[in-house]
Amino acid sequence: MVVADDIFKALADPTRRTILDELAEKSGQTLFEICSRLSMKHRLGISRQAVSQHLAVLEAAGLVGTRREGRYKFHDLNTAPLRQIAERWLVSDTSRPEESTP
Amino acid sequence: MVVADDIFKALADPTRRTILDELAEKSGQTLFEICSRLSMKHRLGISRQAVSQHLAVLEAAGLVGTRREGRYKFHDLNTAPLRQIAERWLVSDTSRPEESTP
DNA sequence: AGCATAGGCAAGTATTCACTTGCCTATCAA
DNA sequence: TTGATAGGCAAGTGAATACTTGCCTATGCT
Repeated sequence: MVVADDIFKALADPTRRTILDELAEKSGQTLFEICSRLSMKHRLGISRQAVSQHLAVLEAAGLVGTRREGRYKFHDLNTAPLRQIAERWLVSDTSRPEESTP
Repeated sequence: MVVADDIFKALADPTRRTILDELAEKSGQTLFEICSRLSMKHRLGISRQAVSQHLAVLEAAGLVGTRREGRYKFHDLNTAPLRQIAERWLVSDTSRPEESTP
């Protein structure tokens, strides 16, 4: 089962957050597509296996969903887990900025 | 300067998240008060120094503010940094649950 | 002054974790 | 069937980090 700890741990790494950024920009990317984007756009010298392991962590946290088609495996961002985590401390907070004070 | 990396790294540890929970429940706690709460309520066998180091990480991330009064140092939760981080991937997301579709 | 309380500093340890290296499987095209 | 592409598995390495231990400073009470 996916718990909050998996989500926070997954978000702790900057490379994984960049991967989420890329998937937010373009969903359904393959491992190799993500690799080349990290290399080209973000100048990240990182091996394919490293990216694969990052994707496994993100998938275990429920932040990324995958679907197989032939020899391709497509990755999609799943923002559902993100909605809960920040609200954990925001709900009981009274110093929140007002929407519009009439 | 406090960057997103500091915030995510700070949130990655379960003990630090518990500390934030405690500060959300009762603000202005001292180091010793937090220590005893972690020990009593959460059964966390952890040293005072460990808690002190966790508080330093949270303070560096801007998630906790402190104020000195005599020999006491009070700690307060600051939720401001939390508002930005989750929205990083939520803003460009169209699968968000609708408020009310007219 | 003397002692207890609240907290800080710094070095050492042990675990976690990101990344690499090497090899293996599966799908598709020629 | 051979080769190329897309991906997976697993052991090993090095760095980051959570935690401890020991000692030190500052404030307040009696």
